[in-house]
Amino acid sequence: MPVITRFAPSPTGYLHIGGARTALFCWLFAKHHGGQNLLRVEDTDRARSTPESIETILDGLTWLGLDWDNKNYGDKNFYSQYGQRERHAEVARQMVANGTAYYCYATTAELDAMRAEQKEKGLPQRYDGRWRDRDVSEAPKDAKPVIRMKAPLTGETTVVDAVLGSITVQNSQLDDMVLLRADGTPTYMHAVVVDDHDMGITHVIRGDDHMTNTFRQVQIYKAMGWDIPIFAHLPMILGPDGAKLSKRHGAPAVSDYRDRGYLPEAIRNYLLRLCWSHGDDEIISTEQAIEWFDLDGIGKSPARFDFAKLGSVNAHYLKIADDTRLAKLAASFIAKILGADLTAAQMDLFIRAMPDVKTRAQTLVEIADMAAFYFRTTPLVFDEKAQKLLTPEAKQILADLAARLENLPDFTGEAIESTCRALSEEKAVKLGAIAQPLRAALTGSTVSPPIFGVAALLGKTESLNRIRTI
RNA sequence: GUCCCCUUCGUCUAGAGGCCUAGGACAUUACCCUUUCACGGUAGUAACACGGGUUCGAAUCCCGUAGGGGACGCCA
Repeated sequence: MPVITRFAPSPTGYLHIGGARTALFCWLFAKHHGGQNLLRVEDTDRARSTPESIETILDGLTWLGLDWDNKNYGDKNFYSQYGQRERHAEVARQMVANGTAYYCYATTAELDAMRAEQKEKGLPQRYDGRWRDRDVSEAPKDAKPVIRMKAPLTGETTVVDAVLGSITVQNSQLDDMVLLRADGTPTYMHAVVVDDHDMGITHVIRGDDHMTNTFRQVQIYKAMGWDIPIFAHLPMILGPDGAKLSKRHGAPAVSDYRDRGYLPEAIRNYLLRLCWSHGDDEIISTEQAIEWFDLDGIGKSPARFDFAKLGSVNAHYLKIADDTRLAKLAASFIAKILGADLTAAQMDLFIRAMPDVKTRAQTLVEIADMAAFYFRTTPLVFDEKAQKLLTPEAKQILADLAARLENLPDFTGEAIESTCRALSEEKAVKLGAIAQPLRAALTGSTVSPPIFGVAALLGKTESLNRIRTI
């Protein structure tokens, strides 16, 4: 049987990084088995679902390179849960007909009072089944009922989870949950089961905050006589402090990572290694991940998000990334710094500078910060350390240097270096006494890529211009 | 409150009863390389939550304790 997974976000906000991890695992698992990965938007909560949110989530998935195989649902390119509401209602009515569900006329106020009382008495908060065995003839007039599951009162329900193992709960712990709301729309609990069944999902891979819901969902499968899929519940991703990852930690949304200059392949690699492992392997290409990924490698305990490690993973992917691609990606960050877009000539310079720039950076933002000096105009703004370096003596040396560079026939890094070395010997000073002031003059900073290469890239005219306008 | 799950260096993890003097990666410290900063290289610090069992032998199996997380909606 072919593997079919699904990623099922609710469009009530952005794509959470934890959701992205779930999406990645679903995608990898499907790819590994040559199956399909479907996207289902859980938009049954009409009050909170928004089209903007759907856009954001789709954008996030696309940016991460996680595609889905169901792109033809009428006017939509994903499966909309709300669009299936008639089907959900139909199944709920079937369950009433076969005796595994019933109408409940209890009002919200009534239920609130019931829970308050249970809480006060220290009892478990559960629906007490007050309409479970009452006849419909007792129903109040004009009241719109909900449909509730008629859950077994005795015995136990066992879920065999591919990650957590076999877990059993007493049925007495589970109450009669609502399947269909008074307005005829399905609850999440009901809709997931119907949709997973209808879509032929073989493996339900999701966050383990859904673990305890699974018992109730299994009861619906059983009530309808449907095959139960394989469940795999992923441990949560926590913030650096061990609390649930949220806005408070700074970067909960996938878009935050794009904005901070991380590469999608780095995010994929980092997320993959959170709660999943393949021996000692750390740097794992997506191709390799597809080959290796399986449910066996998933760990059981929650993982904390570590920005330092993400940075190092990103630095690795920066190093092996194509320079033109990086320049294009970093260009928007540079434009923000400069207040203007790069010209074609500047873009060309940026690409040639990239090999020396990218090994010094962990993110595209750092690349942009570090490379901005290439594109600035004189007079440069010197930072504090650079100013300190540019003493009268240093300026004199630079003047001498400028005179010699003027006459260089080939303005290459090697030629510039030889010139500097020759000058350092003549003046009996260390190479640093020349190179550092030169760096300050050309970049405005004491930190930069190798300075002779920088000078060569800047070209003779611009280099001399910068030296002479200090 | 009730139920469910989890627990190896600071962090992510390897570990399937003897291969463990507990390995790798990030972070951190020192040194090397070096025109700066990085990269790279070498070395170091650092963990089996606790208490009982089972066993010739436990990080690994069992029980308990503690700590953490999750679920208990006409939210998803």
